[in-house]
Amino acid sequence: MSRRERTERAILQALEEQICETGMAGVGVNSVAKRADVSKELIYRYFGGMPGLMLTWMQEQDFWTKSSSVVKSDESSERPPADLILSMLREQIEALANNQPLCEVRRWELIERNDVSAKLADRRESAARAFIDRVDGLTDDTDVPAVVSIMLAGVLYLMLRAKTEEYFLGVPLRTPEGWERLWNAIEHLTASLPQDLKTKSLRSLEGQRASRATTLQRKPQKGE
Amino acid sequence: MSRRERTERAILQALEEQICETGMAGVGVNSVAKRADVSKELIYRYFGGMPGLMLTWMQEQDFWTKSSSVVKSDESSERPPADLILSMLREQIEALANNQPLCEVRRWELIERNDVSAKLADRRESAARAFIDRVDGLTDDTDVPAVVSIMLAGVLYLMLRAKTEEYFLGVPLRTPEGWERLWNAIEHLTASLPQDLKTKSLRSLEGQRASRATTLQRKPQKGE
DNA sequence: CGCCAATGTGACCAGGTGTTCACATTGGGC
DNA sequence: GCCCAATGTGAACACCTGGTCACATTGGCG
Repeated sequence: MSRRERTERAILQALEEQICETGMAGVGVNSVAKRADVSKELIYRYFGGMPGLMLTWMQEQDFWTKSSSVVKSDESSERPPADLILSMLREQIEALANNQPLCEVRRWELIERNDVSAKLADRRESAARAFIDRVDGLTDDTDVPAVVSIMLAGVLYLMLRAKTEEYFLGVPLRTPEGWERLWNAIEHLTASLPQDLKTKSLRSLEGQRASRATTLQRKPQKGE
Repeated sequence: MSRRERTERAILQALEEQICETGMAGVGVNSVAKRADVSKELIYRYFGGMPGLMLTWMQEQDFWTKSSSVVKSDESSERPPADLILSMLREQIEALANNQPLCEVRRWELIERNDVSAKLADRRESAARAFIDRVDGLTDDTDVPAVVSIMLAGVLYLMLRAKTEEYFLGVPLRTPEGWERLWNAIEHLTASLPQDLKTKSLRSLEGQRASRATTLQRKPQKGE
């Protein structure tokens, strides 16, 4: 391993440590360089600055694709869609629970919008769509993407929330018991999804998305 | 209105504008004072610094209690629990949609943990628990807090996510059509909740929370 | 009027940030 | 050995931050 390669690795690891300890708000050329025990000039010379460093770091991570058995497995069409969705949700929970920098990045994506976060979100969104489209094609006239969105967004929020708050509606977010209750709730909710593999009915394809008259209007706000 | 009162209001409004435009990350004595066209010294003299300013501002806002018809109405026990939950969820969605500073504060609570955010979160959590306890008492052996947690957390995440990303699982987060789909999904999911007012069965009280053997273990991580 | 507290201003400070510079040290090929 | 590029360092830069200070202006009350 060359000398340069060694210091590059030191910088990348320092970045990851910094993200874990202080969140994305605390990362910068100064903090990372000091943690790596290296001159910050090298961050500019080797990575072209913080954005470049972030890019190469997240490229090494390769979150959402790493060890995702559900998303890329092609024997998926054999299993009932509710099963696939449950597996996907469980994978998401465990991926977040075992990867703290991933949690920090996803918190960061809720606030910052720039080239780096956009690239991250785009890759994730396209991967998620590939999954949901395949599952959606298998089921009947329920709006699977919307239903799964609620549940997936729910587990995401609760995982991210666990860092700053201990309870949500009285459910503990930092104990195995609390997550056991939440997981049971998810299974309870997915019970309403179709268990067998029907084909989409004709009326569902044309009318499902606008079937109800309820309207949620988003008022314009200052600063938008 | 006294002179001091006028400048205090100017500072408070400047704070709110700043929160809307830059999010909580962009607020500070300098930016707020400059926006209010006032010397920052006055922020220290009148509010005791940024924390004090934040406190009095959020006290004036009084988010979660303002116009919450579901949470405090006592005719609630007349309606089926699923109905109450749906109303509560809809109130949450509309409260966030029409109040951008509230959105920014809730994003901030996901990242920052300090006296101010703690006070905010505590008041919200206690109000939410009062609601969920009343509803929970009305239903049978389903774990209502956990189920509602998933759905409420889901709409929260999707509302907060709309700022930085346009789609989630292909569902548009910035159009009335997208939120119509999501709302229909919520109604679909709540269909599994009890529609009538049963009393808790005996076995549910003792065994519901640990009935399943599934375990979600949270591995320890560096930095925790 | 005249006084004094209330109100407001600008400057100042120490510390932190990102960025670039000139310079020292190292190490591999001739 | 020697030389030059690669590697690494520390200082300097301009800018911004929160916090405090001394000073100017205002306004109400005796």
